[in-house]
Amino acid sequence: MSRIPRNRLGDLERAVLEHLWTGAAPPAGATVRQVHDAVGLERGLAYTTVMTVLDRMAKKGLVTRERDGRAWRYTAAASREELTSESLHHALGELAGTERRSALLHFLDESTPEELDELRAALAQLEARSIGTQPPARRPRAGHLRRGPT
Amino acid sequence: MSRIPRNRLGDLERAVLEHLWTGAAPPAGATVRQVHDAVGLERGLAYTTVMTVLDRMAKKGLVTRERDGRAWRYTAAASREELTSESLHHALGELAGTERRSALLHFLDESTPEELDELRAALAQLEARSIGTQPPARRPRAGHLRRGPT
DNA sequence: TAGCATCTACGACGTCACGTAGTCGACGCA
DNA sequence: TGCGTCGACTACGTGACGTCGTAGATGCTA
Repeated sequence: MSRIPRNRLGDLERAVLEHLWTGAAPPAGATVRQVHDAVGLERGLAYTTVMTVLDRMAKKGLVTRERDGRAWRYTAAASREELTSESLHHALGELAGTERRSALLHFLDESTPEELDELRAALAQLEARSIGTQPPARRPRAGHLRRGPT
Repeated sequence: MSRIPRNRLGDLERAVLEHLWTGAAPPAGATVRQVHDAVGLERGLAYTTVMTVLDRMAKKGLVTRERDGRAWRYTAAASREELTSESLHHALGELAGTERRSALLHFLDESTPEELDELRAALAQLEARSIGTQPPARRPRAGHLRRGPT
C-alpha cells in the first residue's frame, strides 16, 4: 500500500512534479525520456536517475503511471493545488482550536495584501458556490491523499 | 551559521517543542533534565539522547538557550503559532497567483465548518485591528524565521 | 539475422537528518 | 576524596533522496 505522500519532497522530485504539472508534459502523461529531456538533461542527470525517481514517486503515490507500449507514461497524482492544500491542512491539523485561531492570525498578519485579497476572494467564491447547496451535515475532509488506516 | 529551520521536524524534536510550549516547562526555560523527565522518561530515552536533540535544535535555531549555572535553559525559539504560520506561508509561497487562489479554494473546500469560522474570525480580527492603523505602504513578511542570504 | 537503440527492473552507494546512546572531563557538594 | 550532575563529542543505525550502473527484454534496421 502506498505510503503517506510525505510533505517533504526532494528537489528533484519537486522538479519532476513541476514538469508534470506544466503544460509542457503531454496530457496523456510523460515518459521517462520526456521527463529526462525536460528536467534531467539540464542538470546533467543520467536517464536512469530520472527513471528511478519516477519509479519511487509512483510507489509513494505521488504520480500514477500507465503502460504505453513498452514504456510507462507518468502523470502527477495530485495537482499542485491539491498538494498545497494538503500541506496547509497538515500544518494546521496539529493545532487545537485556540492555537489554530492564533496561528491563522499570525499567518494573515504576515500575508501580503495580495494574499489577503486572494483569500477573501476564495472564501467568497466558496460561499457563493455553497448557496443552494444545502451543506451536508458534516463533510469529512476529502481523502484523495489521505493516509490509509494506520 | 544556523541552518534554515526545516519545516519537517522529527518526532522527538516535535515532542520536545511541545513540551517547551506547554505551561509545564518553566517560563525561564527548561533544563535538559526537565525535558528529559517530561518527554524522555516516558519514552525510555537516555538523558543524553534528549540532550543531543536539544543541542541540535539549538544549532538549528529551533530553540534558544541560556546558561543557568552549569546547565543550559532551553526555550522554544518560536511559538507553535509562529511555526505553523511559517509552514503555511512556506506551502503557499511556491505558488504563483492563479495557482494560489486555486489552492486556497481547495483548502477551504476541504475545511470543516469550524475551521472556516476560525478563518473568518481571524480575518475579521485582523481587519478590525488594522482600522486606524494606516497600513504601511507594504510590509514585507515578518522575518523572524527567515533564512539568511544565499 | 546481427546490431544497435530503447526501456524497465534491480541493486548500489553516498549524504543527510534524526533517534539513540556511550564516554569523558569539569564541577560542586558531602 | 568520592559520587552525582552536566555538557561536549563521537558514534551507530535507519530511512529518504539523489545518482547511477548493469542486466534483460524488445523493437527497428542494415
